[in-house]
Amino acid sequence: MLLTVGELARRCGLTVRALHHYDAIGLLRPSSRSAAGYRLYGQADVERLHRIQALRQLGLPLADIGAALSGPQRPLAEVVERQIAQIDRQAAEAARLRERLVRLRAQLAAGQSPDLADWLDTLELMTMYEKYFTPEELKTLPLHTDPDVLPEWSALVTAVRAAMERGATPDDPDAQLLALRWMDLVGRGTGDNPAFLMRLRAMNENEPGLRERSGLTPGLERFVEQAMISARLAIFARYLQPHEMERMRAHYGKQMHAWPELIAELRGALADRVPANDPRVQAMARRWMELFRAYAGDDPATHARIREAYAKEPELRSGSAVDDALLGYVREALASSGARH
Amino acid sequence: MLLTVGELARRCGLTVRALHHYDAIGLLRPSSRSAAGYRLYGQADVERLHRIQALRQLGLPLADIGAALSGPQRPLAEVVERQIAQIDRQAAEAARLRERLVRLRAQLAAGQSPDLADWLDTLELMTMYEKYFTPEELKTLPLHTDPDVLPEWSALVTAVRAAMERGATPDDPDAQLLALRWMDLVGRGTGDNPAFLMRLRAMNENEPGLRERSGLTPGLERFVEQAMISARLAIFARYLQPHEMERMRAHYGKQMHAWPELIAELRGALADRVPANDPRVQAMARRWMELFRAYAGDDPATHARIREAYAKEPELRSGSAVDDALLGYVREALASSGARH
DNA sequence: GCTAAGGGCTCACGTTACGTGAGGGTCAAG
DNA sequence: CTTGACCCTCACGTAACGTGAGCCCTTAGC
Repeated sequence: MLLTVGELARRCGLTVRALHHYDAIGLLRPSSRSAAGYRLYGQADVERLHRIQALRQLGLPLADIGAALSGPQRPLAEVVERQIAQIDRQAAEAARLRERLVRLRAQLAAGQSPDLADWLDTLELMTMYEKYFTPEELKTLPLHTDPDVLPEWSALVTAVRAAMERGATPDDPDAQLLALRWMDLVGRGTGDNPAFLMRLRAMNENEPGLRERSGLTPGLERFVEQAMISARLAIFARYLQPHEMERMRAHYGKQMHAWPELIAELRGALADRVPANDPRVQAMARRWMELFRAYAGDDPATHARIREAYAKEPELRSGSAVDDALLGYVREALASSGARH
Repeated sequence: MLLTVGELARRCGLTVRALHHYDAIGLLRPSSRSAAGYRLYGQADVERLHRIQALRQLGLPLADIGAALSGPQRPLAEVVERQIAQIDRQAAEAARLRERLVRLRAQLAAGQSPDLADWLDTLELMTMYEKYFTPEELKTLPLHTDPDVLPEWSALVTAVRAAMERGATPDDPDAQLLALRWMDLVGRGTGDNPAFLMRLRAMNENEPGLRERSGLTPGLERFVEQAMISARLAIFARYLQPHEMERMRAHYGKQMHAWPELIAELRGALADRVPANDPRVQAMARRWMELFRAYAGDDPATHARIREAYAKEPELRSGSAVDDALLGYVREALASSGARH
């Protein structure tokens, strides 16, 4: 059973214009059109709309919703679960605000004038009730697709800080464990979307105040980064030979900040169904090989061993937003451009 | 104790930019500035901000909030009371949505696929939870300052329709009672703001579909209007002489649709602190006298009797948004223009 | 078959409520 | 005196649609 745009709008309490807009920005495209060109929405579309609305009600901008929905999808059951948690949390905020208002009412009824702090406290609670995430939370972390990640994130930051304070080095095993957990959390928190990762970095560079409040100080970030490199090199060491490991140690972390942007671009092209033989995609794939060769060298045998490590050790890719589809895309682009790989 | 804009923003969870914006549009002006030009907000400002936020959370646009707050103010206790009612209503919506989501979750957990209607129902409940008023409610009636008015309004429309169906005429006492209640409700619903009344009329003229759904058919509106005229003439009859009543009967209702616009303009000028001797205000005042004389004639004795009736019978002014301050303003403008009154 | 009403299409300008950045002044602590 | 945080005004830009125009499509009733 397919719905026209007006029917869907009516049924959901949205407007036709909003649905047009979602189509125009690629957020929710109807799965088919009638012979007359009418948009026709089916069950899968409605399910996707449910995801969209759930994220919208968290306060996420549409562009971010699109980004979040471009990665691997969580089961709908999880989406629904999180909505229930959201409602429960908002019920708690509502109870607090209500209590506050009842108190205010009592004061006013008794002919007392509430003081400034009373009004300000009330206003604050009103704002908290209105928005699921504070502007700060929305900005501190683009980790909105899973609100459960926030407390986990804080706990991890605390754990990393504690490790630093007791003098741990990035090579310590527990530091490495923390780093792996960090990457896993980043992956989960960003829906495996590198655009969010880039934004996190930009935010950290530009806003010292927010940086301090989130706990993501440059020192902590560097520490985690080094620990992550160290952890991954330890994994590679199980696959590579000593002279190969020497090169890895020298080069592995050198251009790691260039990867997220490239990955984001490639994922965009893949999502836009740009053919792998498109010159732009080919250029990106070549750039990919440059970055790869910067730490892997040119020996095909080394490449094969590294690939084996990547295939067998999920932790090497955790948080990097590189999946098999993307790898296939890069391979196809390279094959069509005649580049060696 | 005065707050700077940043302090207020932080305390309330708003942004400095929003407060700048509210200042710029005249919605919330700081009661003072420091010598350096810093905005300084005091208790009265914060109380006003509370009113603004309460209305904002009903979904009212800022322009409408400004209009609503330009009239006589309801006690803060009533504002708070209505907020409590809002929270309670939203709690009911939350419970419905939660129940729906729990059911959906159970289906998904059991490996069943919810059907299209399930998803659509859920999406509808999500929208209802998100917004206090539906777009239709917001548009049907600009009676947002008191959500309790909506059900009362519906009941009144029903009562008027019933009276019409049993053949009542506008001169029947019960029809007149309904009309007086109508005007009272319009006054309360619009915060005694004629701009809303004008919008109600425009909406009724332009949107037949909405008209039908709201029950405000042209026939019903005419009936109420005639009943209101009849009710008011009955009140005037207690103060005027027979020949004066003859004139009133002939002319009283003739230009009654011109009054709301004039009143709105005068109230705007008064709110903007335009001096009463300003030529524009004087022109408005003269227009006021024209309209007045159209039903009252030129006899000062008649005028005095009509004024006495207005002073003693609140029902003659109910819903008209004319208060003592406005009358004083008009009088002052007339005095400064040397016009007879 | 025709007509009318309701619904659809695309296009494009406009609105609302700020967000963001620029350039410069103010305030308080070290 | 310097520095960092905060304030000012100005002004362009943004996100998420709202609104209207001109035209096509669908369906029910005559």
